Amino acid sequence: MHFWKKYDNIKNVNDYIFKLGGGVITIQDVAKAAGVSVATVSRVLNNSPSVRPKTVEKVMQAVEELGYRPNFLGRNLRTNRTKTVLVMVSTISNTFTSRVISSIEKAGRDMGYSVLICTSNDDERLENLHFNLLKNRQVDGIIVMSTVKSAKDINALGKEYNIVQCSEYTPGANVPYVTIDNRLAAYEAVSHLISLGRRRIAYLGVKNHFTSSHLRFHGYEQALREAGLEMDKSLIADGDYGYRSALYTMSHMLSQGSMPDALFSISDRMAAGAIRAAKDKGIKIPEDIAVAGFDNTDISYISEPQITTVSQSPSQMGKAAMELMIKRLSGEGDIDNIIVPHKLIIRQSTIL
Amino acid sequence: MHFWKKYDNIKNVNDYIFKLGGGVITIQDVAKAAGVSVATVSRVLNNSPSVRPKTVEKVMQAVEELGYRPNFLGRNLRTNRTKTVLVMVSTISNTFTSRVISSIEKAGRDMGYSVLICTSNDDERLENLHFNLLKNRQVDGIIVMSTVKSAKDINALGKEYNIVQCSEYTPGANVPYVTIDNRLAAYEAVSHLISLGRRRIAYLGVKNHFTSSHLRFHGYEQALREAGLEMDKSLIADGDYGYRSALYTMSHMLSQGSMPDALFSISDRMAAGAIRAAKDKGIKIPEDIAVAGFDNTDISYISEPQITTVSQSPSQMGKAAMELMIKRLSGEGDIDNIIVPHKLIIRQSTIL
DNA sequence: TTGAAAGCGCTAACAG
DNA sequence: CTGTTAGCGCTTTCAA
Repeated sequence: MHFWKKYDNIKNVNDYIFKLGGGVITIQDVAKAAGVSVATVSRVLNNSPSVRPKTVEKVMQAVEELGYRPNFLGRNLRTNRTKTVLVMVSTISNTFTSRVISSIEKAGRDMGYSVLICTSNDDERLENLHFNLLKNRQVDGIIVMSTVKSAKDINALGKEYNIVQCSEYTPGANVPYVTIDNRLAAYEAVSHLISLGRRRIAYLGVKNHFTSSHLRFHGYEQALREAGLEMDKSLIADGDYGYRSALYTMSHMLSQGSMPDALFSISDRMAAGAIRAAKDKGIKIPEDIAVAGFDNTDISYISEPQITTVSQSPSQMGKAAMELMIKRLSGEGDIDNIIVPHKLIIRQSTIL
Repeated sequence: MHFWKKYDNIKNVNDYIFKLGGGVITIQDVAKAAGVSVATVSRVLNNSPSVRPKTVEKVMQAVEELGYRPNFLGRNLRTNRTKTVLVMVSTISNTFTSRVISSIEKAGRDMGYSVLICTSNDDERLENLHFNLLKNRQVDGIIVMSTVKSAKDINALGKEYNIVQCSEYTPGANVPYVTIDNRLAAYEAVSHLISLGRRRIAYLGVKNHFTSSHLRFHGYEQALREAGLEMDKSLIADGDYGYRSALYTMSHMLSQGSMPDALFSISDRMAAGAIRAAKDKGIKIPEDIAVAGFDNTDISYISEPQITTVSQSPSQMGKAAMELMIKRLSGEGDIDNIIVPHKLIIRQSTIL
């Protein structure tokens, strides 16, 4: 067994299998079995049109018989492509994000792409680590769903690599994105509250750098302004998108004596928390306070009362993002941003 | 510019950059700049101990100056490893699953692994597609969170490839898994209901092939049996884990006149749906029906009343799964299954 | 402690 | 339509 000598620092069983060549069929083997050259086998495998049908058949038969599986590692090195796209998110653990990812994955699959997933927790160190995957050529592109990077940094990266922004985006960056019109959506939701005769409309946002946060606040402002309503700072509060944060924040606001007659929250979960806080104080929804949320996630129809909310389609968004990415990867130069439609869904938290 | 001739079938800008060698630094370049051989550079990059500190310094300086990034494609081909693990799930869009994935990703990152994600919708065709990534060497291993494959098939795959099961598992398959004790957890939840003096305990499950479904039902059965309670088939119903299915199923059960005094649901979402159905009929929770759920997801404390539930830790589970996988990948032979602890969390849906 | 050289499996340019 | 051949960038053996 001296022919193993070269490989005696073997670390595990799989190495054995591999090194001995026992179970691994290469394109060479197929070529030999089919009586053609490796080039021809490669052509067949890649659906090159210039192969005689008869030859195709011969090759495919050899492939079948040997149980040949192309080794993508060789292919990747040779083509300098991995057919893999990274999705970078702040956190995967919320319904909307995970649905978008799911849709990205499905769209990718249809085009032969795999999806790598990385969470950044909005930590720049982690983000950089993830961008390295691009620099190391482990992925062909990145779909960014949130980043702490500046427009300048994003731009620089976008020049050299394939980047697409999804849902969140950095304004001013010359990198294509897909999003809803957050400003308009918020404007419509708040206008709906105003149309019900509400005048003291509270805003429950999140203090972060996300574009959606800013735009939704702008929409809120705009709706108030156009209705000739004064903005009352004591009615503006922040949470962290979550139920508990709103429960706390809202209890606080209500016990301060600054009583709103409506609330717009930039997440359903916060809307649910706020409703709970109000109910605990004997405040009636929607009679005393009309509440609107954002995202149309499960919680918006599970909550009591069901919550009026802005619906954005995660599946549409994910699909669009992947399609944008594939356009970029195939070298299309001028790529337009995509604005996905949204819809205000009216439920009992604003109208009985 | 005739030296481009060879590459005139260029498809996009990135190809230009690459082919012209403009922006891509290789290990060769570093070697030249540092005045050493590629082998030495490689050693430095891989922290080989047998390099003079002085040489290390020289090389690292060249790396810095040139902004060199190792190309993982070359490395992957050479080492026949990708440092990537696939997580295969039925669907990513539920809180528990996405939290497990998040934890897998984090644990992987700490060990230098990336995580690829694929959804199967319990469709065998898709599953096979995903397993191909393993056969094509695009990933080093698969963490399976649900599969329709038989123990025999799983076994066969597990012999040749690195597979770990997480949360769900195929009993009888000789492939390591991490899970909670689903039978015991269900047993404890139902016993809790019984200890409250409840006698007509309904069961809300899901008709599928998942091990957890079977085991939880066994736990329910066992608790009834040990308490000397007869099982009433009219109190056993199925949903699809979701809120709406339970809303429907439970309304049906209640209007059939087969009134339970307690309910054990194998998901929080179904528990919430059932509670809603009961409340709509004027039935009081927990006075008339005590309800227990499973998973300790957000909905269990957002629902009114808050739901007694079995808590299993997605982070612990994901971490354990990744650790199991890394053990396998590093060739450890005898790998034990891991049973992660669970806990019954008692809330107002069973005790006021 | 280092360098030379082989070659992982594949694609694609070029020649026939 | 098919074969020959040259690498893609890297790790690792072997020799020095």
